[in-house]
Amino acid sequence: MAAQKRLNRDELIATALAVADAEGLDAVTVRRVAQAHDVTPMALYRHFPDKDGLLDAIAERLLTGAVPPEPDGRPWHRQMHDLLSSLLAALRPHPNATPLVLTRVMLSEAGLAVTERCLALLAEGGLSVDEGAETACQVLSALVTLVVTEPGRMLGEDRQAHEAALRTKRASLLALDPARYPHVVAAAAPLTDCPSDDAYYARGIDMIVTGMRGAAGARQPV
Amino acid sequence: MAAQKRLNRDELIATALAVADAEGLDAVTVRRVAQAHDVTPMALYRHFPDKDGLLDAIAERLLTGAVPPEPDGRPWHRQMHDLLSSLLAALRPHPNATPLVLTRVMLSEAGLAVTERCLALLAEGGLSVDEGAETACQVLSALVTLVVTEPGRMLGEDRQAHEAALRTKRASLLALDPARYPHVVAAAAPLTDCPSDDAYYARGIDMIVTGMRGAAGARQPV
DNA sequence: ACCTGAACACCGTTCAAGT
DNA sequence: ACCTGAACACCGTTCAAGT
Repeated sequence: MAAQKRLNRDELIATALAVADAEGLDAVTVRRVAQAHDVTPMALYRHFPDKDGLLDAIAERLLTGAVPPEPDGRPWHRQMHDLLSSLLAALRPHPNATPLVLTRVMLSEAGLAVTERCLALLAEGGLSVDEGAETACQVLSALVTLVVTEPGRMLGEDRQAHEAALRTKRASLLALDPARYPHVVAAAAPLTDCPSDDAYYARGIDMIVTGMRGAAGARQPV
Repeated sequence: MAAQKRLNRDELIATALAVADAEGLDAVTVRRVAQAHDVTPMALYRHFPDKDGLLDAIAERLLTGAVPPEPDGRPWHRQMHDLLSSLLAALRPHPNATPLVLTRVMLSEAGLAVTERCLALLAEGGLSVDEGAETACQVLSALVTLVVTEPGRMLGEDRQAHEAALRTKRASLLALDPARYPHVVAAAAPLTDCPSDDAYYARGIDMIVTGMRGAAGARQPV
C-alpha cells in the first residue's frame, strides 16, 4: 500500500478488497482507499464514477476468479455442479466482499460468462428460455448466499474476539426455553459454527443442483 | 409521521420501515427517522442501542409477519412448503428491507420460531442434528435471497424512472455480442424483468423444497 | 492528463445539560 | 425518565485550481 508513481485502477481495487477482507465492507471508504495510496480522495474519481463504481469493481474482481469450465460431454447437471464449484471457489476467500456480488452478477463480463454457461446448461436440461432465466438467477443467488450466510462467519476482528463472539451467540441459543425451541437448543452448536466448511459447501451445492434437476423435471438417476 | 406525546418504539420502527420501502435502505438514517417524529436524533437512543439495533428491529418486524403454520399430519416436505410460503408472504411486501433479514433470522423470537419449525420438519425428514442445522440455514437464506434478487426489483424511484432503468438494463444485455453470449441475449427480457412474480416465487420455493428432499435422501413420490 | 485543496451537506455517536 | 444542544470525527461528492 505504499505510494506509487501513478495511481493504478487495479491496485485501488486490490486495496479496497484487502480492506473489506480485513475489516468488513463498512471499512471500505473512498477516503480510506485513497489514504492507503497516499493520495487525495478525489483522485479515485478518475478511475471510478462514484463509490458504487468502486464496489462494482470489487464484485467484478471476485467474479473474474470464476472461470466457467469448458463444456464437455457429461450430463448437464454434472457440468452445472462444476460451474457452481468454480464460482464458489472464487468467492470463498472473500466472504466479506461477497454480498456485493449478490446484485452485480450481470454487470461484468466475468459474471455474464458464468450466467451464459448456466443458461446453456439449463437449456440442455430442457428448460424454456423464461424458466431458464428465472432459474439461473435463483441458483446463482443461492450460491452466493451460501457464502454470505455461512455459519460462524461473523464480525470477529482477531481470532480471540471471533471465538468470544461465537461463544456468546451459542450461549444465547442455549439459554432459550427448551420447551419452546427444543430443536434450536439442541442444534445450538452447528447453528452457530460450521462443523466442516467443506461439507457445508458440498451439501449446499448438491442441494441447489438437486433443486434445479427437479425444476427441469429431469429425474433420471445420477 | 406527525409529532406525538411520547416517542414510541413501534412507531419508530414503522417509519424506518416506511422509509426503506419508499427510498431504500440507504435512506434509513437515525436523523431521518428522528426528524419524521419531530425529535432530536439522540432521542432514538433511548429505544435502540445504536443504528444497528434499529436495523435489527426492522428485520424483526418483518419476521413477525411470518407465523409458522401449526404442525399437521401431512408429509414433512408439504409442511415445509407452507412454512416457507408464510415466510415469503411476510417478506414480499418489503423487498428493500429484506436484505436485513439475511443475517438476522436468529436474532428475534419470530425468526427463531420459523427456525425451530424448520429444524423440526428436517428432523422428521430424517436429517441428523448437524445436517438439519446446516440445511435450515441454507434454506432460510435461499428463501430470503429469492426476494432480495427478484428480477425487475431495482432502484426505481417512481414508476417512470423504474421502467426506464429496466429498459436500459435490458438494452445493455441485448447489446452484448450474440456470438459470446447467445443465451444471455436470448433471455434478456426474462433476466431483466419477471414475466410473473407469482410464478417466480412458486418455482423458487419448489426448487428449494426439492433440494431439501434430495438432502434428506427422501425420494418418495409427492 | 492527473491530482490537490477547500468546502458542502450529510452521517453516527459522545457528552453534558435541561425539564 | 425523557429529551435537547452542541460538538466530534467521520462520510461522499462539488467545484475550482494547480502542475
